[in-house]
Amino acid sequence: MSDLLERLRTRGWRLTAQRRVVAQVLDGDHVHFTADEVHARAVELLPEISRATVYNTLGEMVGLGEVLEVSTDGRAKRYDPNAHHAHQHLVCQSCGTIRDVHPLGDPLGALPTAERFGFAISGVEVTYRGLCPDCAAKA
Amino acid sequence: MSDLLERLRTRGWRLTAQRRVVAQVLDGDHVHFTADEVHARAVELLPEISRATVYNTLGEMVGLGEVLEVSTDGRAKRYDPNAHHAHQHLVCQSCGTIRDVHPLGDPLGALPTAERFGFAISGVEVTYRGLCPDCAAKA
DNA sequence: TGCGCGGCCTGGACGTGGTCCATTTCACGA
DNA sequence: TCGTGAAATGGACCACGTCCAGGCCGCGCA
Repeated sequence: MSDLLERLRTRGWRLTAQRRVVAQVLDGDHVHFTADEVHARAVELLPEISRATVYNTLGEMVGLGEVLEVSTDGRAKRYDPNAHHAHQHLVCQSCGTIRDVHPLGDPLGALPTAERFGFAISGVEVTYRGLCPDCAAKA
Repeated sequence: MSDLLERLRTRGWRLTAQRRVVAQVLDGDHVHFTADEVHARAVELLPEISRATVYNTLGEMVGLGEVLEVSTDGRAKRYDPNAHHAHQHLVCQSCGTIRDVHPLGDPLGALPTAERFGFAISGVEVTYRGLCPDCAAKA
């Protein structure tokens, strides 16, 4: 799991207990926690960590490109540590579950030059919405 | 502009001054106001309209499929009256400007069955991000 | 046209997610 | 081990959105 911490340290990041804990919470695949969920889990490992620190740390990780920020529902932002493999998200409209998915083709290429209006395009996000099998069964 | 109001009335919507004003504010192409922007403009036409009413009315229009809700920045949701022509959004990362764009192909079709994990997929949103010509020139 | 009723509007309290800031703490190079 | 400046704290504050009790009023009906 220390890949993330290792990369950050070589970029001059000061290694504090708090940052270690946040990185540890974000460890793993298919993790899409909100900031408050990260905080709640961090508190179990380091009871005195403050909410502001979690927000700061997440913000820095995003700035360094090590974590992706996704806002799939207009409510709390979620943090996705899987920043080094291009992927998109599939969200259940009922329970909010998020899955990483890999569509075919390059969505960036689908936008013709005439439709770019002179913008320098740097990225694209695709969010599929639907009902997960569990919620579909309940409905 | 009364297309929207007309459609709503034939669905049993009660026509009040407040609803008329909200519909009027949303009239036009390439409009992507936040709820507070809608409220600010509505107040100019009907000074005593309340914020709660604007939120309620926008929510109802979204529920009826006449207006799209888009949250491109994790901050305030924006309301897009162009709900009857499929389109995606191009957002300037610096100033927040939004343009409607029309990519080639069907983004839904790009997701293989094996990547759908049993979800009943009902829609897809694509957001392109970049710098608009004005902000690129300033940078 | 006038009446009545049920849906609509109001305004203010409340909730959640997020930011800010003065002060204290502490990681790390010398 | 020490000094320094970056990082952490925690509590106030802000933005966006929701809720609710009470009053208002659009619209169908006579």
